[in-house]
Amino acid sequence: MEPIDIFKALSNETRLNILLWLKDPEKHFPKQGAHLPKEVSYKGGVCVGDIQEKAKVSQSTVSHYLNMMQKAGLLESVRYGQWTYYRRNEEAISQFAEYFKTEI
Amino acid sequence: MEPIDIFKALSNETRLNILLWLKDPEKHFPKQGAHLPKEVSYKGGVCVGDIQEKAKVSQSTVSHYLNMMQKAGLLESVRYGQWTYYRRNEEAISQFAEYFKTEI
DNA sequence: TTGACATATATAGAAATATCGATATAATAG
DNA sequence: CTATTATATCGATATTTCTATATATGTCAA
Repeated sequence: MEPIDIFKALSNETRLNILLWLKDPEKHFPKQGAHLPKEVSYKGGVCVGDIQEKAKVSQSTVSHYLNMMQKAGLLESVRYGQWTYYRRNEEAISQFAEYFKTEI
Repeated sequence: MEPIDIFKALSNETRLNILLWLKDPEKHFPKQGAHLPKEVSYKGGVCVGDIQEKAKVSQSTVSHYLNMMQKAGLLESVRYGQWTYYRRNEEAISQFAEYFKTEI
């Protein structure tokens, strides 16, 4: 876990918003999950296209952002067929919160 | 308190180090405090010149960094004569740690 | 006041990052 | 196989950040 990478990932408003939206996918991505059986969809996260639509940046930009956030450890992804679902890596996030509280 | 500004301030290794060094000034700036009476020096923080020497960047860069970190709320400064002493703004920092834990 | 030193600000070139359109890849449907 | 859809990657350009030099401001001491 590289603190600098995490801080960089969070120092952009769109990326920070994505992380916050993913705290409550049902609320922020209401029409998502059309592709897949219900029991899979939210648990697996939100697909790139839905995030892009909400974030209002180009598809390539959102893909880049998600990749960056995943590399930083904030997100994790699962692929179902042609869709990649991103969700928060809660363990890494709360681990980092703890690091911040004690070490920073 | 603007989270984005705080994340930006912390997304540079030198700036992050400065914040960490200032957790224990006696340890990281052993020869500091030559200018002033003991009871004032550490309580008031560490002067720009000492931070510059440790950080090994130019004087203008360190001044710029410290200003940025102060604007983000991470540091506060006191001026004694011609010296400006910077120290951590512990209240803001732990407030932000709490924000991170609960909101991010 | 003058000169020496500490810090701040202005500016500018270099480096890094952001962001888009285009293209590539991969999965699925027909 | 071919067409379609979702996502990833590439290449180019725009923007931001980094960091230095130069300059200005403020303080102290003689």
